[in-house]
Amino acid sequence: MGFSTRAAATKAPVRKPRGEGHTRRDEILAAAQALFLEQGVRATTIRRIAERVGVSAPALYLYFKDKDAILLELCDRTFERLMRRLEDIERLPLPAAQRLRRMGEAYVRFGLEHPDEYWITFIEAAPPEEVRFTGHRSDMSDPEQPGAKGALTFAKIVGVYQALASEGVTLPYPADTCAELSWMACHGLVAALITKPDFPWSDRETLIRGMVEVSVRGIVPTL
Amino acid sequence: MGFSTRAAATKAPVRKPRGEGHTRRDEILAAAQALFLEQGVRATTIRRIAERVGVSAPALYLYFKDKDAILLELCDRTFERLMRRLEDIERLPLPAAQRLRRMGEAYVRFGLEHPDEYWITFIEAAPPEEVRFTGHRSDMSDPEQPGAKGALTFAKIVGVYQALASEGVTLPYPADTCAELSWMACHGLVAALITKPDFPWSDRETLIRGMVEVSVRGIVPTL
DNA sequence: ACGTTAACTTAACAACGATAACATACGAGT
DNA sequence: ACTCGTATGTTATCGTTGTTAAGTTAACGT
Repeated sequence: MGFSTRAAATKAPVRKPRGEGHTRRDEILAAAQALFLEQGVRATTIRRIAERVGVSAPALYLYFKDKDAILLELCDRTFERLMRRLEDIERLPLPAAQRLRRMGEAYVRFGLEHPDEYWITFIEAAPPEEVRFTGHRSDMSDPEQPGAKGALTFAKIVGVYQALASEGVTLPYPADTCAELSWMACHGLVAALITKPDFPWSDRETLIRGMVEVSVRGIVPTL
Repeated sequence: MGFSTRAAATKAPVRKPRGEGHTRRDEILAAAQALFLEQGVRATTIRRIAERVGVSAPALYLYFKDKDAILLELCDRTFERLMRRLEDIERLPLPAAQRLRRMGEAYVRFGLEHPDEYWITFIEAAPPEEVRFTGHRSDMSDPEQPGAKGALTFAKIVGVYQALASEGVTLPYPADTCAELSWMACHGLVAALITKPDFPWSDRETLIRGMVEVSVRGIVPTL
């Protein structure tokens, strides 16, 4: 590994080379995500992320404001993926009842596939004393605000219940109340399996299919 | 509050006096709980708990192995109060279907009345790699093991479903699976209302009664 | 060749959880 | 009444954390 310093252009770098293309920021996110999955969010330190990237710890602060910003960016990316999944189902030419089931199942599976991001987004979404005071008026429509995408996703479920109603099905509650109940039930399943992964729950597949049925027929028994 | 005990007690106590009665340990728990509520679990440090108690930080280690042990004890106490409520309902001479509804409602109301403790117990209760390894042998019956009370509480709901089955009702899943689904749905409601109290949810009473119905008829439609 | 800037470094800070070593007060035994 | 062990503290300290400050190197435009 010669230090030719010049000319050859392909030298072994004493220091990790400058962000080649756009990779450095993504490298950090990838390393962080991997460590979150391996050791859990709480046990993952800035230094260990940096170590895996092959860079010093303060270097991360060139790309992210603080540790939570890394988490937040990860969960925002994951959140968009969830929304895309729901939109895929939204586009399918299915009766509303089937769309409801597919969406519920997709939601639960998504949460279980990305437990850390789910935790951050839907449970630990307590950006402490930040969102709590910035959002005193509910402008849920700003797509740049973290958490706004949650409302958008939620709107998709409301939409299905509205479609259901427009198909002639009588709902026992307003469409948004139905959506809240549906979502809360599925959220309960995901939250439980995530926060107590070692509890001897019943078979996962049974629970998923069971909860989807509960969250649909429990609200509209005729479906 | 005289702790004269001896002679003149001449000097002002440089050190906080000995635990009067049995209070010291409870003082710590009370201070910890208060701080968990005020500033969140993550932001609450051992030092601040000690400061509020009026004692040095290492003193806490005389009563608790580490920070998580304090959290765990608080969880267990909350579990016990909830369990007593469920046992009260268990003793009522009601048809099982009614007991199921009463228990679901009691559970949700308990969570909403004590959001702080519910959060600590059922949500922020980090599985501090203790339950993670104690449970490989399935003796969930040891009442001294931390985390075991959760299983005991859960068993009460299973019991109602078993009673239901013994009344001749056909369950679509084993009794414990039914109980899990029921509990998860109710848990989803409580968790959502607690973690996002400012979200414009539908009317609380409607959601409570709605979710109780969902969690009962969603599983056994004939009830 | 020079200066500017981006990308990264080492050094350091304050605060944290936790441990070790030392100090006091109380109760029992003699 | 004196002593001594133990429960209950304390102060001092360690290693680690998130984060900031200040210095260093490399690349690029001129």
